[in-house]
Amino acid sequence: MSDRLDWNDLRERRMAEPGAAETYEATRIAFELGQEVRHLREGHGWSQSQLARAAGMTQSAVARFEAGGTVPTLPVLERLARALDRRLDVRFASNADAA
Amino acid sequence: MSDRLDWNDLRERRMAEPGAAETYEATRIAFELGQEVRHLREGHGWSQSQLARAAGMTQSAVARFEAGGTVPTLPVLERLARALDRRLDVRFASNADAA
DNA sequence: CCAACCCATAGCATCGGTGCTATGGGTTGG
DNA sequence: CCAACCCATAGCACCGATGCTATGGGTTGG
Repeated sequence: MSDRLDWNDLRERRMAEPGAAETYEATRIAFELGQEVRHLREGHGWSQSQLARAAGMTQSAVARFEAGGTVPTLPVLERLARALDRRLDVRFASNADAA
Repeated sequence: MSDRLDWNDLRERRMAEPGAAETYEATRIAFELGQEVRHLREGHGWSQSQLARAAGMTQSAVARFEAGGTVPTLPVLERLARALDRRLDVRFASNADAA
């Protein structure tokens, strides 16, 4: 049942470490990106293996990422975006901007 | 005068490696983020040392990042965003969206 | 001329993400 | 019942980003 772990699990896990108050946000972003990739992938009707091949990675890497197991790097995000026919968008938004 | 190195320098450097066609984009993003941080920092009237302290890193790390010397990780971007009173925004945008 | 900043860069240790292989449990379809 | 998928996870090697200290050159102000 530790299948789809949810956000609170990850939060507890990461917040236990020292100086994690900032990494916390990065972990949240990673988690959300994982969710989004899963949705996009399923929208394409692809398996993790198929996405992995399209993005130049392995099924295990896709699974790890979708589960929020790691905070992904920009190159990986870029490759996933390409495979899913998206554009990776990273920017410093004004704090007033809507989510 | 290898002071402010420009984008073409970095491009040549990175594209020389194999399988760099995707990492290329990530490098471009890193470069642009570096520029933006520099602008934001200067907008605040801060030195690299001041920003470094606010973001929990060292002056050398800030310099390296602003120069595009590395592709930054999400935790680092998050800390910089906070220090600069911004919100880090990462998403998979539709390819049709404007830049 | 010297002190105090600015920034760029080098060298090194460490940490963590990625790539890889292999496994295991679940489900479906023959 | 078995084959062929699905996905999650572990263990490992490797690479690269980060953190750190220490420079060095440039500029400014005394």
